[in-house]
Amino acid sequence: MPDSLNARPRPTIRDVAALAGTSLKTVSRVVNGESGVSDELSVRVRSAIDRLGYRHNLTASSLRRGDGKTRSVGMIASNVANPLDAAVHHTIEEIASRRGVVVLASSLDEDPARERQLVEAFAERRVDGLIMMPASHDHSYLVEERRMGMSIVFVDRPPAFFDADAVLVDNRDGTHRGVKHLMAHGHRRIAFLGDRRSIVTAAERCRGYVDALEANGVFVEPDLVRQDILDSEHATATTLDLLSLDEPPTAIFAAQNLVTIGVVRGLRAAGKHHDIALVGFDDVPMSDLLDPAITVLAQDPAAIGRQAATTLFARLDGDRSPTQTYIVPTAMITRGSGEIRPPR
Amino acid sequence: MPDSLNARPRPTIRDVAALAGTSLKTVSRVVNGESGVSDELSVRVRSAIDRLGYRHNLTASSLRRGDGKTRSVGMIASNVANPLDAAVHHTIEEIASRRGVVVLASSLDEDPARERQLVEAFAERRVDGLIMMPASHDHSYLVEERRMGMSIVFVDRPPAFFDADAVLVDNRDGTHRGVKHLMAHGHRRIAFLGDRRSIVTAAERCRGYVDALEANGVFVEPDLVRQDILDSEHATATTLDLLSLDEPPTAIFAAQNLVTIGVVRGLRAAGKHHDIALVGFDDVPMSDLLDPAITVLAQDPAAIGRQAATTLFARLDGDRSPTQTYIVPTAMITRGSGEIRPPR
DNA sequence: GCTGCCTTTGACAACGTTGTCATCATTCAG
DNA sequence: CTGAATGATGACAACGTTGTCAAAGGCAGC
Repeated sequence: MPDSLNARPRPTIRDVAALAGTSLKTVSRVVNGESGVSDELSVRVRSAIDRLGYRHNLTASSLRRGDGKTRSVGMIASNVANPLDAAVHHTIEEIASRRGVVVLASSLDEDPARERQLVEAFAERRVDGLIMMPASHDHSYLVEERRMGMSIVFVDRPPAFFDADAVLVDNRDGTHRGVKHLMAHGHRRIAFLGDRRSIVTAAERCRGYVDALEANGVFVEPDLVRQDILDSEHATATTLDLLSLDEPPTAIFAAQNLVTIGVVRGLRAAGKHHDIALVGFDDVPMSDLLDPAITVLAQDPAAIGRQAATTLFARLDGDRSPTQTYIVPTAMITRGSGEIRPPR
Repeated sequence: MPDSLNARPRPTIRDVAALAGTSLKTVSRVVNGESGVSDELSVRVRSAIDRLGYRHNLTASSLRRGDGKTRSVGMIASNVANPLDAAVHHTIEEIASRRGVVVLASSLDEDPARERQLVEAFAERRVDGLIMMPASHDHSYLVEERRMGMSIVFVDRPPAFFDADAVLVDNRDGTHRGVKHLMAHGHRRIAFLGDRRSIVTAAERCRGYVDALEANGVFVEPDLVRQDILDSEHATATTLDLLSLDEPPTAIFAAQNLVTIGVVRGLRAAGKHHDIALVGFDDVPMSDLLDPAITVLAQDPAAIGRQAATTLFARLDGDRSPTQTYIVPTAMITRGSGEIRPPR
């Protein structure tokens, strides 16, 4: 590795002071942009900094500083490679970087044990705040963390046994609207395909489905409700199974993007994609180019990220008002698949 | 905000020592899992830690420690919301977390000035290593950083005026294979649509296109080579423009995923999607469900991330061998659009 | 010239931790 | 029974920085 031979320890404020012929404290003042240093001395210090390639050491600084702030926040995502999480992350990071705050980002991959490990790892680094898309179902362990100064905002999924700000999506109402849309196009036999029941948002979407049917006096047929679908392949298989029923559904509500993709594959395989209506929760990239294009309830990741970041930073700035839950609405985008009518 | 009234400062090793009736150093030994503490005392210390909710302070620890390691690495991505970057990030984070290392992730959004700001922000936090997908074209400023102990690995784009490990994709060769594939299906008038020329990978892909044509004795027609395409809409417009030529191309090579999507929209709009062949660089989600499904050169983000992380950690573990460049191959996935033959 | 006030500067301790070294008790070889 | 080696424990300084406070110098008003 090049340069390793000329490896040099990082210069400290002490080296800068020596070169500029002044004291530690004066250099510290210049570095922090404090007033009360004469122009002449300030220039001398700055040129010493440049000559030595000095970099302010924020770990030492935050250790000494009164407020103990590290100018870092943690983000615990369900999976940073998931398009929604990644878009939320991008927005948060942009807002944070405007304030000189860095973002530590990690994925849970739906593992509750990992959630606690990550919180601990972040706590040990003394992050100022935490943005969580949790996997566990009991967040009372966070009480201690917050008491010791960590601000916490939940995103996408609400906190349980713990009172905190939360930025959520209208899962129940959005699904209700989606299913109502299908009913408005004449459907009564509408299947529901959902993610793991243990995920709160998935359960909420299922509730929205039931709400919509019941509000319209339609009996919920257990055979048409399929939950705990783990991935796209599973959704495809489930779709084919539904189509083989004696009385197959005339429409499908897919409660998550990977499920939607799996359903599309299943309908294609059965040659039914022009016959059976489909509405999905979560937008799917390029879904406007499919035939038929897919009608979805789209989330707004930029709005979610913006709300999460501004809420967190307000807390860091000292906002002590009661915790709040923000609901970011989903938008229905009608593209064709949801407007297919049932055979008469 | 709840609990804020009972806010409590974080207990330190000193509080733990007092409660356990021992010295600072002994607590430190227990916290760090060092040997040489009697079982009895060790148990007493651990119970004091639990009782107080003590958390090891890694910022103080890394300040004092000899090696000065912070157990953190920075990732500078072109855009963390880009599917490729997000997948690379996910792999890196997974490997890092197995070593107890956290990842600070930021986006450049193709802004070279931001690149330097981020490097500075990470240097001030004393990250142990850096994984960069750069936007600038001169990385000599990193010499200083590395001399002071920061390991650096480039990903996706090579370093310039700076010698460092790099994990790259076979842009030139991959494109060559893609264009050759089109020629093997009888095409001679093949258009090229590429990203900003200032992006090294985009330039490499264009070179691969020229290589392939020249290797087969086909004249490169300037009118069919369109670069500096900024987004999907621009690609759509360019496609329509190409189709309106007196002698339009019979095949298109789209050098990037957003460009590919734009081209598909353009071909659809002109009703030519079954007549004009298309091969894209980068896989596009759901492209197997389109009609025709799209033939692409797919990158392997997990392999890229794995190589980048293992290379970086090897350096952190003291590997001093000469820097190396790793090329992660792309795989051609033939799905239909690239196998359309020209009219005779 | 003296007093009081303001501005600039620096000495020193402290943040929470760990490396170094000293101390003390215990064990074991001879 | 002595001397050396081993093991457990703790006192203290140091990591790089900033908060506190005091000193030094300049200047206006009397």
